[in-house]
Amino acid sequence: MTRALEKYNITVTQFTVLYFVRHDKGDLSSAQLSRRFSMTPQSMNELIAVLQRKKLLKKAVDPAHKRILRISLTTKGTQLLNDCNAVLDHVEEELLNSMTTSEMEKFRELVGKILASGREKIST
Amino acid sequence: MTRALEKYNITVTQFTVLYFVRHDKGDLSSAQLSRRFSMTPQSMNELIAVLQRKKLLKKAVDPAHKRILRISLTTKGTQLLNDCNAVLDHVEEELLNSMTTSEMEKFRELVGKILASGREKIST
DNA sequence: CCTATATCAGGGAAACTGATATGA
DNA sequence: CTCATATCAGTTGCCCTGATATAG
Repeated sequence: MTRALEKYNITVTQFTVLYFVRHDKGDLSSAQLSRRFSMTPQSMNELIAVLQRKKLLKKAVDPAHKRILRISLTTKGTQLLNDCNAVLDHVEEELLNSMTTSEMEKFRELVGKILASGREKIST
Repeated sequence: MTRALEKYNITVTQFTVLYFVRHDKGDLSSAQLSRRFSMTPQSMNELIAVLQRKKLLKKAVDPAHKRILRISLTTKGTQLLNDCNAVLDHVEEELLNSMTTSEMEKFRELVGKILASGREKIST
């Protein structure tokens, strides 16, 4: 992923933030995002600042709460995210194309089990 | 892993270096290690320096080549690595104990396929 | 007053590039 | 001379803690 995204001058972490922002349709604040990422609000704010400097994200004051800044993708950000997704789909396909469909299903199921164990037991 | 190793004041990267050093029985130089880790020699040297400051690794001039410094574990390093391995075995067991033995076999097989695809296609 | 949000300041761990010195 | 090794110096990206200001 790092290498695939290199040509777009974007890091994996930055890509993931863009992905989350689009998924939640511009309704997220920096503080909300930091919780989704299990990260301090300061760290997330820094990430957002970088993406803002790159003109990929913008902030808008919440009409109902002057303290909250809702984050959304700019046109440039939307375009870049589309491009990155296309490239990453290709990478994923290359990595997974040695598996049959049923193997992929089984794989996702097993990864799901590991994640569930992780959430249960490591959460502290 | 990060959290499990925290109490030993060691990072995941540092643990992995110790693990590699033991595996290769003290025959590795910093330059060799950097290639194993697909990392620049400078970065590896920095890592090694940290572990040396912690008295976990030591360097010894290669008798046949004065420029090469062979790296090995100190007694303290060996002890710490044993402790870390025990803790991590426990973590792994917790993460995997929701799978049956045959599921684990299948999982390792599928991960192997993905890694093989990665080596083939992403290597550039 | 308390809580959530945002942000300034500073720091640590892990990678990088560039420049050098030296032994084989 | 060339190559591999080691290392000094500086930088970047990504996370952290601590301290503040402000809106509800």
